[in-house]
Amino acid sequence: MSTPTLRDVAEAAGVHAATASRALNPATRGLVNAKTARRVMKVAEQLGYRPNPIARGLKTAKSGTIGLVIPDLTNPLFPPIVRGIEDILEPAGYSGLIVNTDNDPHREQSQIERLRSRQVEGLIVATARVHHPLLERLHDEGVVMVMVNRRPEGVDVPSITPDDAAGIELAVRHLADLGHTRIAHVAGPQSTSTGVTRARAFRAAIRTLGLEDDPRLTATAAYWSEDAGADGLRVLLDDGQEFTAIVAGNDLIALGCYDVFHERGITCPDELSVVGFNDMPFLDKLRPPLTTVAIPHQQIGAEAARLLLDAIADPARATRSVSLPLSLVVRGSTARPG
Amino acid sequence: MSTPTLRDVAEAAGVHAATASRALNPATRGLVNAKTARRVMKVAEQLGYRPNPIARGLKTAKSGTIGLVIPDLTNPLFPPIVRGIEDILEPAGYSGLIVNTDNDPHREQSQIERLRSRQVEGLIVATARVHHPLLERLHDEGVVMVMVNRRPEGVDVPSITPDDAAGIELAVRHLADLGHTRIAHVAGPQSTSTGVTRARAFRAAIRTLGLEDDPRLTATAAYWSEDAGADGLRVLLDDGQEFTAIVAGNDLIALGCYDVFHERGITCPDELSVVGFNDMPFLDKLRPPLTTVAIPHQQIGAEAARLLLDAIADPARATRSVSLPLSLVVRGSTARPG
DNA sequence: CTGAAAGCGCTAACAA
DNA sequence: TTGTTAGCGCTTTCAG
Repeated sequence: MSTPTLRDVAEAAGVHAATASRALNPATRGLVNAKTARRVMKVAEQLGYRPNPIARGLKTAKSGTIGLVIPDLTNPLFPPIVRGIEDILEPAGYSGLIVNTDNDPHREQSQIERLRSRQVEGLIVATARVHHPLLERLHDEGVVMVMVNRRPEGVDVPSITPDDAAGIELAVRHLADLGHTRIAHVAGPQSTSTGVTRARAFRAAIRTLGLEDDPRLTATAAYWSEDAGADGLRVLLDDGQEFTAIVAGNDLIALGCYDVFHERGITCPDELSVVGFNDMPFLDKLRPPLTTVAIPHQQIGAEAARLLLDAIADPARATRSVSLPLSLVVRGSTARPG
Repeated sequence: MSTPTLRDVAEAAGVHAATASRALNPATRGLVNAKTARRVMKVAEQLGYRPNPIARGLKTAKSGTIGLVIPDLTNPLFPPIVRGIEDILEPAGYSGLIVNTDNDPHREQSQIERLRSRQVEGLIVATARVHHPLLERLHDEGVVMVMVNRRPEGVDVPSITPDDAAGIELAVRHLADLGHTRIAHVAGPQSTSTGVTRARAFRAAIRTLGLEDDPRLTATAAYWSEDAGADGLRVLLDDGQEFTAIVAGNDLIALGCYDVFHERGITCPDELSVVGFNDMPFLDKLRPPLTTVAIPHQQIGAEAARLLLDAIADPARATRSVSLPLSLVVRGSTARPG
């Protein structure tokens, strides 16, 4: 009474199971008499036959699944990435298995173990640690994978990253165009590659545009968080630095700046402009709405999925990495210097 | 050179594959000599044996996967729910397969089809449509499922819902305690069960607290969106109604109210207090930070997963539904009437 | 307590 | 073009 099997279809159509298999699989359908094929397909339809990918997988050693390793789905960064991935996997007949690592190496290891035992054909890894022995080991073991948001260090693995440097330049140029000349940077933690890249890009952009390249105009936040961002700005302010605009390492840090504005009675953008980075949801609801650099998260996910699918199809192919262009979303937190 | 199989372990341990199987499975380990079992387990460990759930699934007709049907992962409502689900599934040895339906019935049907062909053992459905013939059919076919966020209509399926009525009462009572007597409601669309439930609960709470129960103090938003919310409030205002506080149908609608405040120069909370519903991320970053009713999304997901696991374990068990308590998060958008 | 044998549903040689 | 055979990795009777 349960769901019909291939054999049921074959019997009902009066052919052998193997023939039915060939007729039902688009890839092998050519090997079979067109009329027979049609008949088999019709019978399958009538019986409501649904192929069992588990059985197929057992035979072909392909599970049709891939693993998505992320720190925490609850972080607004990841849902669009996951969505982008799924949108590509689905039409390709693949399904994604998500695991959350909470940035705990131990958990990450066991979760990846789980994925591998589930026979995933590849991994999309979006966790943040810079040095990553586990991934190196996996790569050595021949596990197909793609890295997201982070260029791997020392491992020869394809990666999809936003073009952070170009994004920072966009932000600085916008501020310069507005007339700002002394621009500060509240950088993200320098233990993260993103933090380093953006800080470096900031200085480069400042120089490119011929603005004042003063190292005292950069403060570093200890974490990618609002509190750390607020602390960073406070340091700059208490230091007596003069500046009329801030490029924040990311949106959370920018939010921290907002807190300081509030606490010290600074009006934004009249006295101080700020640009964030990421374009998290609901930034347009802030007062003032935050100008920020938007990362195409969904495309990043989609591109990662494409790369992985390619790598699965042809593991020998040279690893290729992609850096995606960013865009500036101008809202209310930036204006000409007052 | 690929991953070792059960047979490899058995050979290395000098036992039959069947014995190795029994030794490795905690449930059947008792059937085997403790010493043999230990030996097998040690060998398995050494070889880095990882059981292949696909093969097991083929035999036992259990895939160890369950399907999560949601409209769109990108909607901030869902990630915490998914996270809550995964947190329960994982220790139980299950994995979740997520599909996005975009609220398109056609897509939903094909996605569920996909899930079923992947042999999921059950479904957690979080899509919104009220009348849902597809789900009824599935239920009739014996597909085990649990509904999230919505009490099913006409189908005998377990569900997990937030206790909306209690949440609304929390909001109204808070406002009443602050001294408000004329409280308005910008309700959500009355085509959704949530919209109806909350609107009804609002009137009930007003009466319970002995406040002015004036039907003209309720406006309805056509959608769960900021624009619709703004329109709702404008209607109330243009109507010349007198009120000092608003209970919004959800946070987005409350955000729409903020827009109207801005556009008409109304100061919040001095002239008008607002309470939202949902506690979306970053509401604390608004000016003023929004007071709202928090839904325990993660617990809802967790509870749904538990219910589903129970139902899988014992399909005969009576369907039980759960309504989870909400809490009020008081922030800056509510104050005594000015 | 352990081994032998069969089979889950499907596909891939190989033969006819 | 179709059927036969075998087997993917595992579990589960059934004997021993």
